[in-house]
Amino acid sequence: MRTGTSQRDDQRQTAQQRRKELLEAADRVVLRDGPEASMNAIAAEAGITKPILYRHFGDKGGLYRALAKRHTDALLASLRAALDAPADDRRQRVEATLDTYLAAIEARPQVYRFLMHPADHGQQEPEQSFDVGHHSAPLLRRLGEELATVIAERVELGPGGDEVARVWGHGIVGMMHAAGDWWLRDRPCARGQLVHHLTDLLWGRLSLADDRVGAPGF
Amino acid sequence: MRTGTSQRDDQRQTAQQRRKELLEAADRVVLRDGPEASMNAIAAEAGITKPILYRHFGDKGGLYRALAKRHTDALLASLRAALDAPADDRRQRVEATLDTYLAAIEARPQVYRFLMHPADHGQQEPEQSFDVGHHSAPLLRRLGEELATVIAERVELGPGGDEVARVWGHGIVGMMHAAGDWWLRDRPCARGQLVHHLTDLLWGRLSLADDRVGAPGF
DNA sequence: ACGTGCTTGTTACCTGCGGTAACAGCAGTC
DNA sequence: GACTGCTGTTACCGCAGGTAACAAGCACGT
Repeated sequence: MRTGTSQRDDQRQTAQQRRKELLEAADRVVLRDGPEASMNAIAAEAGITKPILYRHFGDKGGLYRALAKRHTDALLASLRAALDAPADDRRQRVEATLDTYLAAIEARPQVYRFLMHPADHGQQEPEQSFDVGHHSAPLLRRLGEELATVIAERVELGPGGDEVARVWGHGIVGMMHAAGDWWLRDRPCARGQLVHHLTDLLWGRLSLADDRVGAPGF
Repeated sequence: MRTGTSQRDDQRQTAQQRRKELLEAADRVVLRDGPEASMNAIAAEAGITKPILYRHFGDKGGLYRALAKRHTDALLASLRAALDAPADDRRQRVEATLDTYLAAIEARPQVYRFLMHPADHGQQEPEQSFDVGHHSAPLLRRLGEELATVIAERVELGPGGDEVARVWGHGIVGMMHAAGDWWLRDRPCARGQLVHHLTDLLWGRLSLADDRVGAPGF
């Protein structure tokens, strides 16, 4: 015999557990087959059939969003740690954060690919039926907003600083992302080199360099 | 009656023309319905049926790549023009280029969305079946490479400058893209403001700002 | 003991997509 | 007139996402 609500609690608990198991199975499949993995394949990996997946996650977008959230949270946590770690100066802090991101995508490129691939994942809000934008991976937006608040909190930017911080947050994240994506594919140099060059860019080295002789001005 | 090769020439000409018409129809549909437009819908818009599309473009990826190429070329040309326009100094040149890009995505957000949406478009090379990366829109890579060569050609970066230029090219393009994407959606400020803030970032203002009082260091 | 309610699981189906035969008509060429 | 090469069609395949409709197990109230 059991106390009043214990059955529902138990059910809810096992439901949560089931959900976790399903997510892990989905994870395995997605990491093996890429983001185009079919619901059938995922269900088979979990040892069940499609409708159960749909009962738990609504639709494919729901599943993928749940999946993405876990990885996003993990990545975000490690980035925050890098951002909060003791550092001698700002440049060192920025380098550490960039390096943490790049190390993460280097270590688990398939996770990275899944997170960045905006292919559907559903998630469109019903507002403005045709929309615009909606392209950027949710991860990128989240990272941008996150960095924006950190900058706004910690850096003195004068009046209108919040707006500047938001622009910079999204801009820096985009820089990191695009450079990382390109680097991951072409591997033109060591990670440390990439970090160094990017930080140089943020530190204004472009504005300090001379024009090349014989070239049209830049 | 016609001269020797005139028939083939004629056919080729009308085929090219047909292709152009089909592309224009596809353009209309994609801009109306978004990148998920079905081949049936496109065929219907063109007043024909599916197999003809497939004869002309092979598969959906082929059609989309042909479509993307036109818009990409156009955007690239206008960016090159901005980059080559007379300017007083480097900062002005960078601002003009950023502004040109942002004006373009502001003016035709649906085109922009289509170009950036990496959702398939086919185009995967047969190499490395599961790959990695492959996410970034072709447009972004192309812009990054393009900017890289311009920087390498025109800016004196010392030994290893080519590597630096490539990193910067992709980094700057990524910054522009992410900030533009966010701005296009949220419209937090005027275009000129965004350009100004981004250029400040590239000019190293982040490295010059003070820590905020009472905040952990940054 | 018996039905009730809830969850888990199934099979079997619908719709719509990308993609592909297979065939019909209609130039111009030999 | 037969042949070729194009444009166009209808009708289909396979597979994806998604959804009934129904069966079984388990804890409850009576």
